[in-house]
Amino acid sequence: MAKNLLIVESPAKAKTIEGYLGKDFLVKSSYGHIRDLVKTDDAIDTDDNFKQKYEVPSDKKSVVSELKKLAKEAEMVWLASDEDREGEAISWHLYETLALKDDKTKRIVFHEITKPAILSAIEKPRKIDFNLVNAQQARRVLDRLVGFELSPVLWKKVKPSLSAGRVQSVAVRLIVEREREINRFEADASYKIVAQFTTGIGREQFKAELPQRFEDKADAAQFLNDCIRASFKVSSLEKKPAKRSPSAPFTTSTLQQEASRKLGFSVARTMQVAQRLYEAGRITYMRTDSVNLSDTAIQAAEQEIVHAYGEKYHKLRRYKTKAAGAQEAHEAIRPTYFSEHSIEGDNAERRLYELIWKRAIASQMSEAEFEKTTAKIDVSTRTEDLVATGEVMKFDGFLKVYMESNDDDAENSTDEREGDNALLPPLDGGQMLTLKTMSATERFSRPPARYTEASLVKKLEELGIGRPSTYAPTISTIQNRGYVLKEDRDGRERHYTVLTISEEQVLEQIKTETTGAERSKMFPTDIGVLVNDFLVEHFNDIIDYHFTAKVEKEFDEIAQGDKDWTAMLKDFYGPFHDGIQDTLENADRASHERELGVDPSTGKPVTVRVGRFGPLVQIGSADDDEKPRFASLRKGQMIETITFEDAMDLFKLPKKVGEFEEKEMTVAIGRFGPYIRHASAFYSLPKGMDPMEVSQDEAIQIIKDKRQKDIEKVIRVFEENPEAQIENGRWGPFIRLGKQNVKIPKGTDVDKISYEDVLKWADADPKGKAAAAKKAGTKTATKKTTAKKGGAKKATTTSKTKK
DNA sequence: CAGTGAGCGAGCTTCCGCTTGACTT
Repeated sequence: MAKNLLIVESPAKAKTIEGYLGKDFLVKSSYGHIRDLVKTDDAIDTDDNFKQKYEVPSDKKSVVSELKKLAKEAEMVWLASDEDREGEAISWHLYETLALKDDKTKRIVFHEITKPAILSAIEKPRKIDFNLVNAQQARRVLDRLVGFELSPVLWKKVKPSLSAGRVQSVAVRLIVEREREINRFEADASYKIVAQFTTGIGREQFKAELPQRFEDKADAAQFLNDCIRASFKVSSLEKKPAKRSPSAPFTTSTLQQEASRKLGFSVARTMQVAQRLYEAGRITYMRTDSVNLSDTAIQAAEQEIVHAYGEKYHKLRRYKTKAAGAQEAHEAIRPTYFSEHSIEGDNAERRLYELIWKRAIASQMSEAEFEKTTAKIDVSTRTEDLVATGEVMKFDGFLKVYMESNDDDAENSTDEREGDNALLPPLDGGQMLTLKTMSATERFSRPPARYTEASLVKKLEELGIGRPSTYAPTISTIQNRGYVLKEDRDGRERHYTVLTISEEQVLEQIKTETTGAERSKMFPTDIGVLVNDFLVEHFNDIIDYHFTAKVEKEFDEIAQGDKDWTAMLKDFYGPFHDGIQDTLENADRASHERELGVDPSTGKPVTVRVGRFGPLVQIGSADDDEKPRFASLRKGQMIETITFEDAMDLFKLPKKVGEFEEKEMTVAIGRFGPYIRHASAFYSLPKGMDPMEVSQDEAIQIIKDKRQKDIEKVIRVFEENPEAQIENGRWGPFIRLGKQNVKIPKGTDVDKISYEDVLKWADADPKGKAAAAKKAGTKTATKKTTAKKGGAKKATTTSKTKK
């Protein structure tokens, strides 16, 4: 039996550490927290110094009983949970729950998983730091009080099952307020002058711009006009060296941002893949707010850089965390072995690993060096100068492995910043230039960008709200509650004017561009807006961006032993609870009902509001003799912004457009856009076609086209069963077997598939069978899971919606 | 990919932060 039991939080960590320590140590994991507040309302006694009731949740019972047994047998128990507030509390909960003895327990900490770090930690054991534990309790209790008093107010004043909390409500607020900024935004137009020059006949062209813009078209036209007969001369030439430095290695938040931009991963996906890499021993811990690398890591990186790229590419760097409230219990995210430039694994794992490797290696590399050339070009007929810039890389440095991307890159890439890296031909001061082309293009200022999941995480981190372990779950929560949606939206067309010089004349053209198109952006829903406005009105101090920063400061004081945690909570809870009572008693039910106007055909009021099933438009009122008419709002429409015309349009569909094969055709708009319904089939309208304007002939053509395409998709029909056929799908060939779709195993020769193969594969795919059963309408028995929450309730609601 | 939108009323919902599986889909 091992003399020593050492407990850490993560099982993967336990395995690594066990390798560093000898036979005398048994290393086990607590799997995070082992106790939590009971889920009922009596978890905290606010009348008795916020005394808490804890319990071991059912999924932790087996861990706890095993640790208890091992602790009893060991001569010494080493509590090695993380060195931060939560980690200290885990140690304390372990101490209490496992009924450890003071003289048989030691608390140790390390913030990197290396052999020397752990051996030196064992040399310097300490006691549990109760100030830190108290700070954690204050945090835990405050979050419970806020969440469990605020949420019921919403149940009563808005809608059941809603939630509010210190973190999620601010996340929603950020999105709601950003949406309003975008709605309020009015674009300013101005004209940007761009010219192409050469140094002589047959020479390469280069670009120059006018630094200032013209607000009026007439001024821009005048400039072009003045340039028709002007001469152009290089009036000054300046060469300046420039440097660019690498970024710090990844934290959770920067990894999520970069994986979102470069790999298109959601934050949840990034964390799932990173977890697999961590468990495979490929990377260090992925939930961290630290940019710090251990000394051993810094040395290993140096060795690899010198070996792979040479001495001059290496530069030792140490990074400082600037995120508010960082606790730095771990290292930055880095590869465990820098010598592994890439790894085996699935596509996502390989790509994420490569990103982490490059970023960590680059962080220990030298600057990239450039020479930046700026040439001013004198226009003989004007006082303004045109400017041409060029950049030449002199030394690639860290750019050899890694180039960080930027949030703006995804936006209108044709717009700005083009030409920044362009090369200029050799120029001399005073040199005359030949103008090839010149244009003045109308450009518009841009509204603030909508948040992506990753940019929202970035913002939350800047505000010190949430922790690396909660960013991804928070993003999921606000979507699951229906407060926000991650969506694509089509843009709208916009005209802009381009003036060019053509045959010694200024020529004006009107061009069209798409603006405002969004991919995977966070949009608030009407419920999100309603809840947010309610909370802002009644609990502004809790929903304030700086509330977390304020209480964090107090938690720090508690951790330092400078403040009593119950006193802090008392100061907070008194006014907060009064506000809850007052709101419950006096506040009106939240509503955003808005009257848009009067229906011209009936003279009845047209209103929008949030109904039982979401936002809707209503014509007439409930206490009318005649029943009101209802219509749901569509994707992209919100109560706050919908116009009277758009609202009335909702009542024009579905619309009959005629007959085909003796069956009616109806045009409507569904979840996936406008469609024609004919018999029991659906046919999507081609993009850009106005559903209001579809004629009978057009509709028939769409149906015929779709049928033709369906026929073309079929590769082969099986003689044994005409219901079985091989088709070309979006992701390659697959087999359709009646209602079931059957996957073709990788590496199969499609021409050689027999009907027996089809039956065999279909049988081996329980997932496909279940889907087919669902399609056929046969109810799959709803399994009663042993878990108490959610499951059963959800099952009843889904069976209800399924006719 | 449709139609729903009221009310009857008991019992339920909910927080944040630390960790992974064991489950379906």
